[in-house]
Amino acid sequence: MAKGRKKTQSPRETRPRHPGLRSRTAAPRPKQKEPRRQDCPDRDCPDGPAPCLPPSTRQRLLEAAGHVFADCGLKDATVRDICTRADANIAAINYHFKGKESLYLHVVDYAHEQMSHGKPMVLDADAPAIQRLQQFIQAFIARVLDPNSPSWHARLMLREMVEPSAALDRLIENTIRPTFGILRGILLELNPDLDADGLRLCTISIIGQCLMHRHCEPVLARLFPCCERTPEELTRIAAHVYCFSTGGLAAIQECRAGAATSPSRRKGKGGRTR
Amino acid sequence: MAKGRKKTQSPRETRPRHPGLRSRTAAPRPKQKEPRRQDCPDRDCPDGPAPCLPPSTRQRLLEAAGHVFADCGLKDATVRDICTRADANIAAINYHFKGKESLYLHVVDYAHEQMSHGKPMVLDADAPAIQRLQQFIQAFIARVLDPNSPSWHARLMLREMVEPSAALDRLIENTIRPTFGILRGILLELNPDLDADGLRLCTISIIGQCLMHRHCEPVLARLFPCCERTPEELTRIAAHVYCFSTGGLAAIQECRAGAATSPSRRKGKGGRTR
DNA sequence: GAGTGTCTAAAACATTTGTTTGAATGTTTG
DNA sequence: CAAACATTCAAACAAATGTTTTAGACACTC
Repeated sequence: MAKGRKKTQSPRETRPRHPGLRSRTAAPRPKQKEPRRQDCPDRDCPDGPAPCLPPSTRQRLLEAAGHVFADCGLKDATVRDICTRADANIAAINYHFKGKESLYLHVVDYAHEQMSHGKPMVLDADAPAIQRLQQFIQAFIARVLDPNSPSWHARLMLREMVEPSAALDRLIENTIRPTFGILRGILLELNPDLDADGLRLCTISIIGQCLMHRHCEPVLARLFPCCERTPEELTRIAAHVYCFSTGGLAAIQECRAGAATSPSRRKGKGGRTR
Repeated sequence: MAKGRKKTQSPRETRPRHPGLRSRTAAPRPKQKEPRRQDCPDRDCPDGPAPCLPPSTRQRLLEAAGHVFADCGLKDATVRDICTRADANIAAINYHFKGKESLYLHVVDYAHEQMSHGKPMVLDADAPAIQRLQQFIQAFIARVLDPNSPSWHARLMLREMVEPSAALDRLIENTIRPTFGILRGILLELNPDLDADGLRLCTISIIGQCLMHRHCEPVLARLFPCCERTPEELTRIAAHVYCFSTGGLAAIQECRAGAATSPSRRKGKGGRTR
């Protein structure tokens, strides 16, 4: 079935690529002990932001691999599937990259590079904190639940968060830690007297609300089958998370303040919900 | 190399391996044209809560498979690994169950059965809603972040939530939907005028805060390396989620109430955070 | 004690999958 | 043009893995 990608080979393979005679000449290439592939053609653009001239095949491999890795994960993705989608030969991955694992790392970098060209998390750095919080939540929801399907970047990242691989560390430093840092700065400005624990837990509470919609999408789709992932729904989610979070932050602030004087006050606070 | 598990060798003699009479009573089946293995021995206890007398090997397979599936997922788990941990032969899985996939389904049921013997989500059904919310969050955090390592049940469930398989549907009906239902009931009692959307989003916000700590554990462990998963930490998390959520619920109630009159009121509400 | 049903051990089998290989083709360069 | 380099191709290879098979052990029944 992998024979699908026939169209590309227009030039050469119209001609019968002469069969046979494969291993028969044992010593065809005298010199060149190193397998030619040894010096990976991408050595000149390993991780730098350099332009990294994109030969068509290499680019297609990255893009196809992004989709497949995002859908299946590093382990379950098959190089055959990737190559099929990229209209490339099986050997292309081992030629352009060093192998599947290395391709994965390149895809992670590629995804980060692409995402960094997107909208920033906070549009207006000078706005008051409460407004930047709203912007952050909106941007985060949009990035994570991006309605347009080719958003494999976010899916790849989220998969990596749940099932880490060798790429997690660079992903954290590249993307996740800065994102948490932005939110942390906003929260600290909102509640200057929050201690480290409170800051951490509030950050997690806000991010967690957003990620739930992504991580548990299969479950939520079954529990609430009526709710498509429409743009309106995303707006509704963002508005809800913002509102819920501002209330939560206020409660945390009061809890913390009250905890010093009387631990029982928290119960009273909760009661105000009714 | 997979021959590693040699110790298994003397299985029968070390363990007195039970004398007998396991399903012998099953004498009911006189004939048996089918290859003996064909009719899986578990046909008499497929999914019912029946006692399902547990022959040592079968039980060990279920337990080992639970761990391995929880760690690796259905796809990446290998029957060889499971059998090694269960001190069983490779063929045992195909004998006792029909194969890997079927074993997985049995493990999911087994996990649900075990969890249902655990603490209920709400200890005191007659308590006021706000108190039941606290109980729910505590129980949920405990169940999801259970500190004692043999908590493969929760890990298996969470894995299934992120990467669904054929078992997701029964998992949803068995466990997830009832859990959401309990929380929904509590929230509805707290905010009787919440509409369906608000109810759904608040439920997701609360569950999402809790699940974040599990789903993103690898990331959080790197971002906040100081925070072990100690019992005290779990208590802290539960208290935080409860406090944050009560505040969030209150804010949502006010937002909803205000939205009908003036949409701009929300901004004012958020402002009170400072 | 032979027979039967239940269970396990070890090897074999079939399939999938990442990687390698040897050659052909295309492009550039002297 | 010829040599060198870069890229692609089809086939083969090697390892992992789910499943099946065959043989045998054990406990109980008749």
